[in-house]
Amino acid sequence: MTPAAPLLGDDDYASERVVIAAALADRVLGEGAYTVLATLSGAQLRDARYQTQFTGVASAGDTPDLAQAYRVVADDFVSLDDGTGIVHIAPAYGDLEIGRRYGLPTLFSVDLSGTTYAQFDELGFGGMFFKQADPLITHNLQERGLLFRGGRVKHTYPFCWRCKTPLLSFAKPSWYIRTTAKKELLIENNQKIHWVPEHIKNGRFGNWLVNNIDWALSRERYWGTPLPIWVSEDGAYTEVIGSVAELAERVGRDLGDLDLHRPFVDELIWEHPVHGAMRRVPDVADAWFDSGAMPIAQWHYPFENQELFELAQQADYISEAVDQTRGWFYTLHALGTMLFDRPAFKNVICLGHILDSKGEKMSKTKGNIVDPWQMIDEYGADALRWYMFASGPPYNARRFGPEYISETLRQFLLTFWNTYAFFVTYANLDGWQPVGAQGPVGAHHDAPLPAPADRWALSRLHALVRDVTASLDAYDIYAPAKAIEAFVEELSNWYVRRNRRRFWREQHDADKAAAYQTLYTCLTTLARLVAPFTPYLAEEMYQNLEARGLGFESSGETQAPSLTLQDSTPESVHLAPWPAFDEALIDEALIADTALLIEAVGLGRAARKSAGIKVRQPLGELWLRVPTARVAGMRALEGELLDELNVKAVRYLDSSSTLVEYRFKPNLRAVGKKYGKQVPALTAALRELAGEAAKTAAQAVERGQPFTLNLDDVALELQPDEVLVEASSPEGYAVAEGNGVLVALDITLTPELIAEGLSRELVRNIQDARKAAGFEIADRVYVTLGGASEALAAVVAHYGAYIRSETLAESLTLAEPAAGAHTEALEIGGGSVMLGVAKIA
RNA sequence: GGGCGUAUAGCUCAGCUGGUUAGAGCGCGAUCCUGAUAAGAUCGAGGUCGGUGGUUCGAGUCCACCUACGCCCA
Repeated sequence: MTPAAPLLGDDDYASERVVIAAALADRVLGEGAYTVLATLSGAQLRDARYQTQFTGVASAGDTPDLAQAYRVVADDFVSLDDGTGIVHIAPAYGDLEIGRRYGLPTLFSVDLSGTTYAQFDELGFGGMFFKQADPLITHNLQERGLLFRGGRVKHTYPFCWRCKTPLLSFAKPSWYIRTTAKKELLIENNQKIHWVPEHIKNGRFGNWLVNNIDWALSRERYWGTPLPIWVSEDGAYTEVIGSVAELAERVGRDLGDLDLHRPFVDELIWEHPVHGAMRRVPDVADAWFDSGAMPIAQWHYPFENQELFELAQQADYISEAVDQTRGWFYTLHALGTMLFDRPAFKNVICLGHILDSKGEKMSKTKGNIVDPWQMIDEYGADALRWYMFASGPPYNARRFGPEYISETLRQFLLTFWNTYAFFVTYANLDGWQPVGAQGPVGAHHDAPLPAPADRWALSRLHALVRDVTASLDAYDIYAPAKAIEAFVEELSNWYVRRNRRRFWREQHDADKAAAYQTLYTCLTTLARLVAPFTPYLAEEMYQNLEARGLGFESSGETQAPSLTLQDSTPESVHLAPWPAFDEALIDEALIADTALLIEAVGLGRAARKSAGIKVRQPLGELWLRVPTARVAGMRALEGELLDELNVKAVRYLDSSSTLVEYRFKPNLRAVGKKYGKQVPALTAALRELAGEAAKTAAQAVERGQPFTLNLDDVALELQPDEVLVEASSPEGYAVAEGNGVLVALDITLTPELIAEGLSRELVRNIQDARKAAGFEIADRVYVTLGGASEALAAVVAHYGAYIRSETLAESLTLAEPAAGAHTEALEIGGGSVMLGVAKIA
């Protein structure tokens, strides 16, 4: 840029004169390679005029004040980070706003197709794509001696994402909706919306509203909703048409069969008495306007369905991906607020994006698209759906691919289905029918007083219904999915596994009935809970368990629905009421005790593993340490523990037992606030506690009494809930410890225990042989053992009844296999035997 | 350049108002269990909780700054 002469005065100076930011002079011109003629402030340069290199062209019909062009303006967007401190302004091509601020005319050199104007023909670059003109413009400047320096500068530039053509900002007139006039109301109404995740509300969306700009409504497209704006020939009169009837009145004829699209509406022209022909503006509406108008337009409101529309009011819930914050979410909100002074929706979940298996955005050109139909065909729609719900909060980005969907299928759906299949198999076998008002929780039934396991399952179930309901009410979809997964896992791998025998038993007693009723209640309730998540699975279970009557996979004629099908039974789970829960049935202590029991079982297995003793080998006793408050609960459940771990007796590690050492730790949660900086010293003092002092302290804690601890010569009275006491196990035991629980197994093997272990070993081998022989579950058999040692013979003599009942054996004899029997050679109890099983015809 | 978010095991993800040895699933190796199981149990290898600094008796968690990535804008 060469400033106009008057500013610097002396015209005789020989070299080039430039104006440049002082701070950038060295970088641009080179250190010492210039002489400073004058130093000017930015304010002094303001309004200085300069000779332009090229003269811009006014747009058709525009008569700009060219006197305002080609002068210096000052603004704070100019930085000293790079360049020269001088920035060229092109109001027509991206700098409209700043041009307006300083009253600069908007002049053009390139048309809408990106072609330079013919006015530049003489200069050698008229009529070409603007990017092709670049070198010719440089050349022209050089010829005229106006080029100071040529070169390439790397910077960001917009390109068409589809065809990669370089783009150009272009100032042109548009139609706007003055949303800024309703800005406060838009912000106010946003506060009434429940956003998931919450941060969108006052973050991305709230900020957008605070910085609201008018909605640029018009688009120059062939297709779209025509803007209902007619402008007179002289441009002085504008009319916005509100209905076809209004339009018909203007043109003076019936428009009953008018197609409300271009080009048909454009043909509707009428004469204004003063201003001439009224023609529609050529623009169509921003497609987002149609999306935002959906809640209104779907009812053809206000022309029809006024009652329905008022009834519907706001949507309870909408969902789309987060990129719609300024798209659909905004246009719905803007139209709802501007037209009806209310938000268009009450709740919204903003979804994260779905990525490919590697976490990359799916794209057709990259070819990393995962076809949802392939997933559905292979694993089912429910597996796909459950994955979507249970793989993370909906607003997180989510990876999607066959490995994830198949894992969902195996991990959750099949576990659930197998639990259901187990129930149906035995219910059919027993001809079991639900008692009284069957079905989900909330309906009391007349089942006998349930066993602890049943009470546990129902407690867990009711707590699950409570939690899932609360979460879903809060538009949280992920937490309930995980809660259901955890319940199904425990139902399958704890309840069913532990209680299988109750279903197998031959007697139809109250205990068996209770087990059936419990599992049935769990399954029918689960079917309702998962209905919104996995609609097909839920419906299949519901139909079979309730609506259609039991008859799982019965190939022949279906069983009579009999008791299960009641007149009041809804025909689909999706029409059935949501399950209710009964707080009175939730035994939180039992739930906590059972969790501890399951923990202890795991530790017991670990201890066995470390000692190398199979679960099949019975052991004499185990020592158990649980938090003091849980001891009573564990005593009630210890039968389960003994059975699971195959141990004869449990003893509790407490201060009554001898030879036990204690570890003391502060209960930080309780003690932290109270003792503050003393905590480290307190921790150390507790660690030092040993011998009689430790025993006394431990006994106090067990009785729920405080004890005294000296800390730096100050006696502290510690409350029982302020310390954690952990007893160590006696010597010579197999120990496992974790989460405050300790299990120590006495691994002494007596001859009796070994014999009993052998009987179990025999049972297992006979069962295997039955299976290998292809016998049915209910088949009765003869069992023979050939070549048994004396020890094994003694085992058979002592445990014969047990072995026979476990294996459905009519007889168990020490003899060589009968002809035709299935045989297997066994290595057992240190000797070899020939096992024979034969089916009783 | 701005706004908002995300970052924890090889992979996918939990981790409540700050608290005692950071968990689960998948995958890998090993052992066991199993007449409901495309299952289950236990053990093992695998973590400087993106980085730096701060607050605190104590930080994966709170604060500040930084880095990388994503979305929306300019």
